[in-house]
Amino acid sequence: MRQAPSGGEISGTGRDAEVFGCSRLRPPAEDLWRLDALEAARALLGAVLVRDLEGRLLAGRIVETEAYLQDDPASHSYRGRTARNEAMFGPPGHAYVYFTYGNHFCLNIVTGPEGRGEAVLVRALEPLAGLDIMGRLRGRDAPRDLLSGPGKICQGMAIDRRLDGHPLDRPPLRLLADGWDPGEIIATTRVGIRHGADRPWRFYPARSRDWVSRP
DNA sequence: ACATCGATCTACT
DNA sequence: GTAGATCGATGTA
Repeated sequence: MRQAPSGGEISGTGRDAEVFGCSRLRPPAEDLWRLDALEAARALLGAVLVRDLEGRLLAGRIVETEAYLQDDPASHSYRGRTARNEAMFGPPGHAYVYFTYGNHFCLNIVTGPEGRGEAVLVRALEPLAGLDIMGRLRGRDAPRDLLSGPGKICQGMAIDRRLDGHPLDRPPLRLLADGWDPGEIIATTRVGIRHGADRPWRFYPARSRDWVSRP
């Protein structure tokens, strides 16, 4: 039932140049992060995150997202600016990384106008390159279990609060695109929240069902 | 100061 | 399906 990796030809052992030279990966033609979080959450499906880690490249395709708005009781920004959510109010296109449940980090992409406090939570990636390293970081090797959850992504790609506020147009964590078509997009309610639980602001491509945190 | 609980994951029944 | 891990951000006193 496993799918073949969907597009992209990144080498797990490749140098930086190979990301651009041996694949169609490039910075997104449009600045996806300038969209409102609701639109960005859909537009980001199919984009690729590339992590430069000690001379190796890890890459994964975004296949599950959630939108968090400012006027949204589920959002960290709902009660205004704090030390933790500072990056959410910073420039779009930067990372917002936070620590939760005493165990896990979660990666967001800040969207919308600077100062608004919107972001898109990246909930699942389809692994594309560096699966061996991801397996080592995760302590398990099944490809579907490497990046299928927000905490798993951060563990499998070595993302922690040192990357909070990092601009995603440069190493060691970049957001790229290759024109992959997500096709039909499923919208469901968001996972693990109390307030605003009825809002259908979680998105994933129907074809990526095998790679998401939950179908 | 102290209590609560979370945008989760794993292991176990 | 349910519980336990584990800790820092946040709210209340």
